[in-house]
Formats: sequence, C-alpha cells, structure tokens
Amino acid sequence: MTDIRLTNTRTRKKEPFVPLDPANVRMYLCGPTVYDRAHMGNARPVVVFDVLFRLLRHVYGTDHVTYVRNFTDVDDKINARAAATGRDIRDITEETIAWYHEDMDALGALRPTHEPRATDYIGAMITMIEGLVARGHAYVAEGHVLFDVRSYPDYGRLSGRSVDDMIAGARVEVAPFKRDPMDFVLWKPSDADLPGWDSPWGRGRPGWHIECSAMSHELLGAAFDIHAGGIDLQFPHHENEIAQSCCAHPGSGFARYWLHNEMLQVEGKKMSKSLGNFFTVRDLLDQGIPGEVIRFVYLQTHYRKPMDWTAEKAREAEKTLQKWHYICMTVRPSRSAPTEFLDALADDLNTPQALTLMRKYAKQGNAADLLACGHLVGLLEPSMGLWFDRNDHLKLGEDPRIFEITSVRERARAAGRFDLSDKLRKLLIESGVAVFDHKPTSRAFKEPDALLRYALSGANKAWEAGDKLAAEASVNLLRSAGFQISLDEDGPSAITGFDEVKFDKHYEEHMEKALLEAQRVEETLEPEADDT
RNA sequence: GGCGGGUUGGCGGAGAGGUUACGCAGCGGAUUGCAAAUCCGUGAAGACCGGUUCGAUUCCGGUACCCGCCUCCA
Repeated sequence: MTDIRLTNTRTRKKEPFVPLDPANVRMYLCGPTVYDRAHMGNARPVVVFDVLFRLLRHVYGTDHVTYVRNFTDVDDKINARAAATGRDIRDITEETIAWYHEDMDALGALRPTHEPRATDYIGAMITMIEGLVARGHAYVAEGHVLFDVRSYPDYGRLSGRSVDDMIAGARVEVAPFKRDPMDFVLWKPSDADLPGWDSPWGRGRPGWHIECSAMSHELLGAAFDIHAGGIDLQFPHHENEIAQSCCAHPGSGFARYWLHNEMLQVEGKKMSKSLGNFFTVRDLLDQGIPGEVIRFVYLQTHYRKPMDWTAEKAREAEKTLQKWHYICMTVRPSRSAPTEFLDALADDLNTPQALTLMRKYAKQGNAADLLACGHLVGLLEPSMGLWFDRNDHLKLGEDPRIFEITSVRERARAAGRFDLSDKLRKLLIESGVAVFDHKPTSRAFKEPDALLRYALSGANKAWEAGDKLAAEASVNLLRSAGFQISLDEDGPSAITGFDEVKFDKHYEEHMEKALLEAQRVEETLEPEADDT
C-alpha cells in the first residue's frame, strides 16, 4: 500500500498518515461562507484537497473515505449582503451555493460525500454550546455566550502563540463583557431584523467557528483524521474550533492531521479589489479559460507554497493539456498509475512532481499511464476535456469522411502522386481540418485554427505581394468559415470574432466537396493499384 | 510588536548533503517532396554573511527583502 505522508501543521512536521479507521477515512474541509462567487483564492484548497480526496480513495478504496465540506450559510456578511440588496437571505445563499457547485464542478473537483449547511445544524450547535457552558468552558454575558480561552490550556497551540502573546500586540475587540480579550463568541443575540433561532439564551444566531465544530462532530465523530483549509484559517478559526471541540468532547483529540494551503497571489501581488487583480473562478471561465487549465495551474505549485496566478501560466498549461489530450485520444488508461507517480502524490501531495512525471510519460508516448495518472489528479477526464472537443479537436476517424479522405491521400502519396495528395490536403484545410503528414501516414482532425492559420497567412502574403484579389479570396474564405475579419487599405484586419455555427455549416459544405474530390482521386489511383 | 511562509538559471518550478530535475523560451542540429509538425543536442541557478562537513543550493545561525496571519477572509 502506498504510504502517505502529510505535513501536519499541528506538529510542524511531515508525518506518516495513519487513519483511525482504514475502512472509513474521514476528512473535513472548511467550505465557503455563501454570499458571493468563489474567487481564485477560495478555489485553491478545493482543488488541492480534491487531489487528496482522490488519493485517499485510491489508497483506501472509493467507499472508504468520507469527505465533508460545509456551507456556512449563516453569517453577518450574508446579513449585510441581504440588507444592502434588499434580497431574501435564503435567495442569496441558495444562489451562491448553486454558483459554487457550477464553478467547482468546472474545476473538476469531486463533490464531497457530505455538504452540510450550517443552518441545518443549529440544534447541534446549541447542544454543543450548552455542553461547553456546563463544563465551565463558556459563559453567558449580556445575551452572548462566550468561550473562555483561559479554560483551555492548549489554546494557541496550533498557531504557535500563547494567549498572553496575542494580547500583547493585539488589536482585539475588547468587549466589556469579555472575561479575557481573546474570548470569542459562540452565540449572539439577534434582533428582529436578523435571522435567529430560539435558544436557552434567547433568540440568536451562532458565532463563526462553532458551525464547523458541530457539523464535523455530527458527520465525522468526535475524532477524525484530517482537517484542512487555507493557512489564513489557522488562526483564529481553526484554533477556536480545536478549543471548542476538545472542550466539548474531552479526550477525543478532534482532528489528528491539520493541513493548510498557502495563499494565492496574482501576478506577484496580493489579490485585492483595489488593485484590480481580483477575480473569481467564473471570471476566468467566462474568458474562455477552461476549468481544466485552471486546475492544472493550481497543481503546478505545491500546496504549501504561495502560488502566483499569471496569464502566462495559463497559456503554458493549455498548451500542455492540448498535447496530452491529443496523445490520449484513442487509448484506455492503464490499470493503475505507476508507483513513482503515486509516491509523488503520497509525499505530501507533491503535485508539481506528479505533473513532471506525466510530462515524462507524454514524451515517452506512454499514453495509457499518462491517462491513468491524469484521472488520479482530476485531469484528462472525459467530462473535463470537453473544452478540447469544444475546440473541435476530433480524433481521427470520428468523422468518417476525414478518415476516408486521409486514406486516399495516403495512397496517393504512396504512389508518388503528391499533386493529388496536396489538392486534397488543401480542400481539407479549407474545410477547417488540420492535417499533419508523417512518413507514410497522415493524421487529420477538425480544427478551425488550421483554416485560420492557412487563410490568414495566405491573405497577408497576397496583400504584401500586391495581389488584392487573392487576398480578398482568402479573407472571404475566413468569413465564410465564421471568422470576423475585414479588409481595407491597410490589409486584412485582426480576427474580431468567431461564429461557431457558421463554421460548422462551412465545414459541412466543404467536407462534402472534399469527399467527392477524394472519390474522384481514388478512381484515378485505382488502375495503378490494379497494375501493381 | 507577536506568529508563520518565501527567496533556485530569461520565466515557471521540484528533488536530493556529493551524480542531468523537469517544462516554456533561447541557441545549435536532424528529419521532411511541399505545408504543418516532429525529433535530438545545448548554455544558464539556488538572496547575502558566517558555521558544521572531506564536500552545502540542500543542515545550523544571522542579515536583507517579499508575502501572509494576529480584525472578516481560503
């Protein structure tokens, strides 16, 4: 069995991963507060811990891993959003959850086993808080219930700070009713305008932190294996979760391995609205950057290092994935990924190393392993590769006409009739098919870009040579294929748009013509074939 | 002020106390009837100052700079 090693923030060490129960490995990831589209930073933990989920399923068995990722759908940010827009809170959270699913699905993240909503667990939170009060770890003050950090000696251990240190340089909110400035709210009163639930302390709502403690307890038990999230959650969120959970369930130990991913930057700077480099996953998807490409970029940086999102990385990733998809088009994945690949992932999720190995397999032409590895990290999946098909990279043979014409071309080339072969190639390219001739064989697939390259360079060359008619012919060809382009005194303009429907129509018409021509060529070749 | 992370060749980005990371770009070459592509080779690094060591980019200490958290934040 693959030995997984993970860096545990709690011990600051890379440790062998030993689950409490190999038949039910349990992990919890802090999910989003649902009031807005997920931004690029939100998506990083989702993707990297999705790889962990996949690895655990691979090692322990698909049915032996329970993965919980919550939705925090009660929070003052949501209330503020509702107040600002006049919308119903439930509308906002429902819509945001649907968006979240759309966007994370696009990134190839598997849905967790459970996606609990905080508002469905208010009762569990109240029970937990009652327990904390009963054990003397929490106290009621002015309608609030507060956690007493001094009652938990290990408070600060996860983040490596002591209560006294924190207070020293701190700008903590010193509410007069707090026994200690670091005490945090478990329950707070709601006025009539705010969402609220009846509780022993009056109508109110939970504070931040308690929802994760309650939900992880309900779904995973008092002790479970992995708790993950962004490093920014280390303090105070995770620290407070530990304090609550360990005090509510003494001796349980709560989560055993704490994993934290480093933060995301954009072009070397912190992502922020004021710098104008703030964007959501949806923004990138809408720009036409496929989710699979975004995922690849995430995986190319180790999760415990700061990651920089750049347009350049996306371009490189897209190129690599194009190549890989092409290589894998006709193969089935090998039964299991190579050991070295699993070892890379098992070594604290070394995804950059894993991708390097995939490059190696691609270079070796080892498509079966490449594909198997891809599936293990959520790449090259049929559902994710849709963008590849959407770009009309259809495999050889998928359109039987391309296959037929290509066969005729191969025979023509074998017979030394390059004139006939070239004629057919031209027809293919003008139809919108990319053609690559190799020694005896040839491959071809539908690809608008091939026509674009061919006609655009043709138009430019003709224009420079002063042949306006030829330039016009090339431009017209492009137009007929759905490319928006104009021709004026300065020559051909840049492409300003692409109409896919128009292209498909163009493709169909030209393909029929090319097929007829191929049949004619075949007749020409026939006698020679018989003579030989 | 406290806590934590980072600093690798033109760019991205790993591992390993001593041996080529790898990818992109560059350069050189091969191959190809043409187009497109493909293939091979190759230079280049580890912020700075000390220490440990036969030997450190890799371990230890310090300095500088960058980033994050300490207040809602993935």
